[in-house]
Amino acid sequence: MEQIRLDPAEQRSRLTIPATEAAPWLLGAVLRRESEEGDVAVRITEVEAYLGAADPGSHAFRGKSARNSTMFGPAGHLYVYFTYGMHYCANVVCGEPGQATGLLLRAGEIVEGHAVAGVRRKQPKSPLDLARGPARLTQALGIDRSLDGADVFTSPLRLELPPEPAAAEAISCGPRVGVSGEGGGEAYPWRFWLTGEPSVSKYRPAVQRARVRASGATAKRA
DNA sequence: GCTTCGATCTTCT
DNA sequence: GAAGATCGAAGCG
Repeated sequence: MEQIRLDPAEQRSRLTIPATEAAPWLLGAVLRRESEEGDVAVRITEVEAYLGAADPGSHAFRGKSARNSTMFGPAGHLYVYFTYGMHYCANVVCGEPGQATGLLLRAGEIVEGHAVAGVRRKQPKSPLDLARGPARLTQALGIDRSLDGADVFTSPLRLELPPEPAAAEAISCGPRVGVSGEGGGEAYPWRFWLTGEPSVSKYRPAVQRARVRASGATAKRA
């Protein structure tokens, strides 16, 4: 299969721009994870932009910390964080070092390694569910904190950007998912996806879950 | 179908 | 001590 490939340095330069502008490059790009179990490759169909210190929804909003330090580094590295006690999510760092902008990988379509991804994901009902959702995508690729800071253009990761960014008419945008408070919802339509892709995650508005916890305090565990 | 809720633990206040 | 860039199962209509 013949295709034009940009060298890593050139690909990295494509990402050294604000995340919202880098999004068309990442949509349709293929991220490959090499491992002994077998390679898994995902065609990215949905991303979300996080714009660093100026973005209330970003982990970088409150400044640099041990967790998010990768975000403050150069473009083309993977920022992996652990959340909700059981899930990993991955961002591709964009922009200049120190800006802490990045693109959260929200969903993709498995293009290679369905079997390996299926085992990691415990055989979901539909193949579309293999990488639909940020935590599912990282699970299908076998990404965890050990890959935080990894260069996406160097083994065991191989990111292949398309020769051209996705056309504007092929991209839809909307409010970010799961981000509550002033940084979420309609104020920041920084979620981008390829129009009509079935692998795009379903939109669920950010929900406030203060309920019992707020009043009961210690009623958490019976 | 759609909505609600529990699981589980790191990170930050 | 509380919240969180989530997921999947259970409950309900």
